[in-house]
Amino acid sequence: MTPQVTLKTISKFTGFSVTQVSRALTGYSDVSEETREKILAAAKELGYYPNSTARQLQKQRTDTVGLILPTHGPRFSDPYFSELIAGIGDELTSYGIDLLISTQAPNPDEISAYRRMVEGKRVDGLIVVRTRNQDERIKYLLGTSLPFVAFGRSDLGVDFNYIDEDGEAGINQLTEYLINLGHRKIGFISAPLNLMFANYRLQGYRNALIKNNIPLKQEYIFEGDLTRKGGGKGAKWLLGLSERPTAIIASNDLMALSVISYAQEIGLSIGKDLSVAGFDDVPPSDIFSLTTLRQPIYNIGRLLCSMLFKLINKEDLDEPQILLKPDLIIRNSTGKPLTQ
Amino acid sequence: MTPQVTLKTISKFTGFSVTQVSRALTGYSDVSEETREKILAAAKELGYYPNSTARQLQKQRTDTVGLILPTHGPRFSDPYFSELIAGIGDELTSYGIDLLISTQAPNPDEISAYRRMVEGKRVDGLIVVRTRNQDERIKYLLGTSLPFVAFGRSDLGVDFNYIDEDGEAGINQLTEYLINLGHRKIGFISAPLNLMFANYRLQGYRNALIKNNIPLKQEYIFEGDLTRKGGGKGAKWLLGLSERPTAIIASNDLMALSVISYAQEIGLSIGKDLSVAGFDDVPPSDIFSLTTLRQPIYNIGRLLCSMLFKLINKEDLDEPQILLKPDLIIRNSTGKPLTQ
DNA sequence: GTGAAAGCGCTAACAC
DNA sequence: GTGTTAGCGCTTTCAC
Repeated sequence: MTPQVTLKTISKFTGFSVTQVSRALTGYSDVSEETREKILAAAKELGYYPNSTARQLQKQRTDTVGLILPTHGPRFSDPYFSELIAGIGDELTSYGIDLLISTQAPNPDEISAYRRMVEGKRVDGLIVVRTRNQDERIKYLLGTSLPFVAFGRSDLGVDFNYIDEDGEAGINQLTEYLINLGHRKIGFISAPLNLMFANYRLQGYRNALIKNNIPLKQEYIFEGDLTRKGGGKGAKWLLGLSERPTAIIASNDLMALSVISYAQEIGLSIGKDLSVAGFDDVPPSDIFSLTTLRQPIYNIGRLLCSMLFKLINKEDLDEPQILLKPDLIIRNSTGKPLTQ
Repeated sequence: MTPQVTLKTISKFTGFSVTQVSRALTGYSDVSEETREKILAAAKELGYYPNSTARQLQKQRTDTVGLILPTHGPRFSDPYFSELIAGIGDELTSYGIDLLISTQAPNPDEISAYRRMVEGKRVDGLIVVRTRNQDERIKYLLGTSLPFVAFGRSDLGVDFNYIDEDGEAGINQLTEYLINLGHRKIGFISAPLNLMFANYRLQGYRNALIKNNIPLKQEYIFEGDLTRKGGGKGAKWLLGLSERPTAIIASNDLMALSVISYAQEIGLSIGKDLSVAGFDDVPPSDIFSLTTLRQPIYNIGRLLCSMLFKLINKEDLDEPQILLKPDLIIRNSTGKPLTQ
């Protein structure tokens, strides 16, 4: 273990005070050109690197933002999070800020994980993802003075900064598209309804049916869990109904792909016997020609950080609440129904 | 901004010295039962939360481990990383340790990102993923005294702690399986060959052919980039050859799925006209009945952390180098070749 | 049992 | 320009 090189080391080495060394190294104040050069040279020679913890303590700023991932153990493979983290990370890197990640199942302990980050002053700001109904995390954070941004809206009727995709408009457009193709029996595999986005998406589906005078059938709505398995269950349920749907919309691509798989298994031709659509447009989706709604997750990650960065620096936001319209990507998994 | 509650606050509030408050709160030393209770009560009432930066500075320990993700901009959606981060995060959470993530393209700046974490003393240990040929990161880290573990081996001929999957054995087994089915013309879509694992996997393919007296054809090997697009290019190349392969092995599932897609597009029946296999067993793979090699990425993440945690605490490792054998999962994308 | 004093490595206020 | 002093919030000797 090589002994740490600190300002003190350089101070002793050069004969200048610690203060002066600090000034020279950070570029502040007026330090004579000669001194600066000497100190810089010494720093380089000794291999000085500022201790970020000490700096953090002094500056009361960590140059770190936090993200607590709601994990549920293994098979947490929704590519969604990879993409989001990449976006967040790349943007933060450009500011010289790091990302502190902690994983935590959405249970009563969850808030403690937030407390640890917030009250332990580990981060300058926080990103909340996958907002939920009556989201405790948002309630909690609003009570603190820590800047945060959320990926997702809330039903708390409070004001905070977020980005969200307009799932309602997206699914509405998709449903209308299916209706225009001639579909009347459209099944919907929802995400867990405690997630905010699940409700918006479901609402988009409902609205489209209502607008087109198609009666809502409760049995056409299945609450899935966003996983491959959940999609399979939903498919089995919907395709087992006596009045089998001619089209199925899933709340994310992973479930939609499962539907395709199950449908093919029981001999249905996708895009003909059964239309299938998803949400997200993750990479394997285009491979399987899945009609879906694209959300620019990577860019959302970047955008979240640029908002948060402004909040941390007490700048005003041009748009404190952003709603992005997802793009409908039509591929071959949807088509006209065979039986009208 | 509520003023921070510190030990000093509690000290003033209770009349005890800061030292005694600290002792009572951390459970150290002998503090009379009465004092402890008073202090604990005050801490609770005032809403005290230890400042982790200050603690870090004093203890010279951050309770944080670092991970620098080699990103390449958007579409970084290999579910691989979600799963790995989930495993790492869940394990670290059980130790009360956080994960500091930074993203960085694998370019000359990459080492600076490592330096910032290491020499800025931001982390107690580091996880290196996707090791490369003559990996600069490992060279660098070996020169520091910071504990680290790698996901992947190295060709540097040096000793360090790692976990890796035995890609050579895995692909070897898979290739033998295809050969036993009767395939003689087997194409291989590799990962970028600067990645260590790509070489092992390619070697497994080569060895199997050699052992079975099948001549190696250079044109049967295509170097892909692990993305959907790369897989498509590889498929186009291999299936455009005059002596078209009857089977294609891809170095990861995402590329294998692209092969399936392209093959179907040009009218080939998967598992019959063309056998396709991948590596990883990510979620959508079972949906599409892809024969593949499963690596337990989530558990690898956990294992990496348990090794690292021991290193940080200067405990000995039972197994400083772990090589896991991937499981061959046979599904319907592979079968006997039509033409012998 | 308890408190005073020192120090982790850094920055900032104030002199000169 | 430069050095002295103080302090960020905490833990850890070392006395008593």
